[in-house]
Amino acid sequence: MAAQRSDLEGTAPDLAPLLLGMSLAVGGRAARIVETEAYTEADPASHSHRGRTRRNVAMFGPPGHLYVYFTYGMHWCANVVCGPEGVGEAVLLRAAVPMLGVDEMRSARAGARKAPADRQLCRGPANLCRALGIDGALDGTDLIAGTFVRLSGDLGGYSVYRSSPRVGIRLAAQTPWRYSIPDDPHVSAPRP
DNA sequence: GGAACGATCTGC
DNA sequence: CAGATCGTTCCC
Repeated sequence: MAAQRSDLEGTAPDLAPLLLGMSLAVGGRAARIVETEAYTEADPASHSHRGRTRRNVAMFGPPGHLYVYFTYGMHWCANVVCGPEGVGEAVLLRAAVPMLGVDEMRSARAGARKAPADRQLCRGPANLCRALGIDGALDGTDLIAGTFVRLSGDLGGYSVYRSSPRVGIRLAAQTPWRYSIPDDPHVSAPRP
């Protein structure tokens, strides 16, 4: 049975591995999630660690919504908000397998000099957003009741996953809250 | 008002 | 391993 909003009310470290195997649809494009990272309020690396700001409001909103943020002056990254309303927890979507609308994804990623292979279309959080067409306009979008953007499939579809240290952070760098499907070629670098 | 830096990616 | 590139945050 499909995931309900209440399924996403748990903590990010619990839910991050359960999102593996679910699929995210944006318009006519869809991809199956193979890599995630958890962020909580108590976590110094989390955007929610210093409380609610204009940027992270979606993180503190009800679960089952998107939290999209802009970073490094050029990249968008997308999270699935979890935890109960009022608690700033989310799961960063780091990599996925292109499933539907692959031609659109190739076009969206066409900026690169060398056309990316299909397995790298959604490889890395910023590439994933670029391929699926996710940007700030989708911040706060409902992933459960929504139509244009939707999270589907069952939670916990993968019982075998790997946990490893998260990517690109300084604080709490050793906390093993990155989750990935072992040896899947669509998982981003550095390989866990 | 200003400076520092970032949950990244690419190419050299 | 440096550069791109700009919003967010924090400090003065």
